Amino acid sequence: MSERRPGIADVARAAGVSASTASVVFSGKAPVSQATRGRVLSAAAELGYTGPDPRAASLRRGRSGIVGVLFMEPLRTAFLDPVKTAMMDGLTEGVAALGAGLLLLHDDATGNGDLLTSAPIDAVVVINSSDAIGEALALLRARGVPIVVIEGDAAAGVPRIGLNDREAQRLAAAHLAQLGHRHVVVLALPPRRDRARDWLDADDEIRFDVTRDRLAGARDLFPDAAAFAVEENSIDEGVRAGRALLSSRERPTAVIAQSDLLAAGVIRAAEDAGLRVPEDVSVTGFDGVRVDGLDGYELTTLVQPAFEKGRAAGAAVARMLAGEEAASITFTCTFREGTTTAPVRIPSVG
Amino acid sequence: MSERRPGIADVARAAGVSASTASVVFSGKAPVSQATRGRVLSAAAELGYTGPDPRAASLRRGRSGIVGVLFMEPLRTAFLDPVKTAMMDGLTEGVAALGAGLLLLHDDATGNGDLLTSAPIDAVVVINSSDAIGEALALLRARGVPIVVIEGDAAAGVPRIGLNDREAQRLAAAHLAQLGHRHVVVLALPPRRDRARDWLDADDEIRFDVTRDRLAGARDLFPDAAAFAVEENSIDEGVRAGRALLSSRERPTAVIAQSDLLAAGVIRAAEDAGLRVPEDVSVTGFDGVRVDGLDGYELTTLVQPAFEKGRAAGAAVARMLAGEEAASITFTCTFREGTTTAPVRIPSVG
DNA sequence: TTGTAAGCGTTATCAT
DNA sequence: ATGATAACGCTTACAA
Repeated sequence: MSERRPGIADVARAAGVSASTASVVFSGKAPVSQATRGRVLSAAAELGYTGPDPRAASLRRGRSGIVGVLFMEPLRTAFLDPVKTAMMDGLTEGVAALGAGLLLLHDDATGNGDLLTSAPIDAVVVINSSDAIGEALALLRARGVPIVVIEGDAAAGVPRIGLNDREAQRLAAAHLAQLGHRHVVVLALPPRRDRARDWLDADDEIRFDVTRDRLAGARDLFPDAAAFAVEENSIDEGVRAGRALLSSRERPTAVIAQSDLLAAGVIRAAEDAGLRVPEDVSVTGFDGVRVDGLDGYELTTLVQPAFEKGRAAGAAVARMLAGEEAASITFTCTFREGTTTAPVRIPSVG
Repeated sequence: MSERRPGIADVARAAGVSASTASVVFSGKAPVSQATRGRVLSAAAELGYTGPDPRAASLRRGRSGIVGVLFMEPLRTAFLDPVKTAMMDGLTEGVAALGAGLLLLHDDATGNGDLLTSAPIDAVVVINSSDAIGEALALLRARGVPIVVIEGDAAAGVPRIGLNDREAQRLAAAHLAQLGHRHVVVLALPPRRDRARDWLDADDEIRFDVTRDRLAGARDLFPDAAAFAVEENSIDEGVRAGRALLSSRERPTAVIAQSDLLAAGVIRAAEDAGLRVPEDVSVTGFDGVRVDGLDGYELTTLVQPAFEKGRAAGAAVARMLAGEEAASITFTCTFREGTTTAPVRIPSVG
């Protein structure tokens, strides 16, 4: 008695039409008379047919309607970052235009090499790639899967959605310079995976280009600025780093943080150390996201169009799927002056 | 010249074997001699064949290897919550055992009704469902898609992964009672969607069962405790609510927050108001997650196995896919005393 | 250990 | 507007 689920052929038969006609009723790809349409639909309802099996449709169409999102880190840390979640929202919207959904992939341990090969994905968006991605990228290209990269080293021919990080960061640096700051320290994002929290040496290899470019932008104004790199983009890391930065005897008058989360951490650390922001120390961030828990301050920062970046990636995917060329895009950040920067205080003459 | 991509049949032909043998070489579902195996593999390499087309395999097997995760809110707010991201990590691991990946779905505006019907998903995990999900659930059941619910109103016959919220919250309340607290206020999660931040009336409808159960647990000890509900689970909401709670003339001696994020916000608000935690006001949280930016306090809270919950949901999906019955599971929270609760201060006798 | 054969459930094309 | 036909690319009994 275990009936197998009805297929479109069953529906067609019950409605007295051909399978192709029934198919068209569901896809809407061709005109159908009201009469037949009605008969097909009620036959479907009768049989409990809920529409074409997506698996079969995928095969026939050569499209699954699924776009992979490949992260270089565990989801937990990726989603800790408001920029990434905003991007995900944008990406969701971008691929929704395609009628597609997002499949989570991460280049990290168990079973994911598998998914990369075995998941029915039409395209992949890579988030914040680094060299570590080489293998995965090669796999995907061999499969002929279109790839778009957001913030990272795109291989040749891979469209990249990025920011004018260097120029943007330079704006914040210029702002501080104009306020009279001379002793500035950069609080940097991780330079590469698995690198311990520490000062950045001149010969430290910086593999993440966001880190590299923002640092370059800061040093365009402050060539000698020291840089301290965290292990992870979070408020707590900012607090820890902030403690280190602010307790040194040669305390900087300003901190250029490479993210708003880090900036929030620095501010917290400053408060804890009895320093006032911006009176005793100025702090700039980067991203322009709402930082949960930074109530009371308006961060001086660079506002990046995170949502737009995601949506643009979705659009690029759509173009590639349509067989067109998708160009790389560089978005522009806008400088926003907040309440966390102020003119440097002239040391009172002893 | 536009060659179509090679299929397994091409590989088989080139290797001088049958398609089924070639198939088995890739799936490993049956023994193959080293010799043929080698020939097939090199033929594949030769032709640039990267393995079976997942779309075709899906159809044939009747499985896509994709599990949908259905959120009731935009990703941005869902992922703001560390509990949800930990759960996602667990879920990822849980379905990885199945060789499956996670497809993001949200019951929210554009095109998602579509995905629910048109995405090739083998099962769906619903996060924090409320009644709003009714329609989506019905759709999925009609399609015959197995469903598992995490924290929410499961329809009859749908396995649910949940917590002993009421009993757990009661522990924290008892802890406060034992410390001598009598005037306690509950800081509650949203009672339903789109409900403004405000005090909870007796006749307020509470649709999210987490909110309802934790409130019940608190009132088991403090039947008359007032409750203030936020709009969203975040530190900032906690700060805002905290300001309201702590500035009232009849200031409570303790606040039972229904999440760690809210608790963190209350603590922040207390600090801002010049109150010390726990000396002037005790605060308890719920979740036991690391709260970014709450450096310095160890929250008294209920630790919930968020990761485990996700993994259990994955396991339940696996069972259902294997045709077995999957039972509902209730996880247990453990009470953890931190530094944010202390004996109530006896008002000095005037 | 390998091969044969029969689909899996659709949809695109072309003809009517 | 509708129907007949032929794939889409693979997997899995079953037979040899």
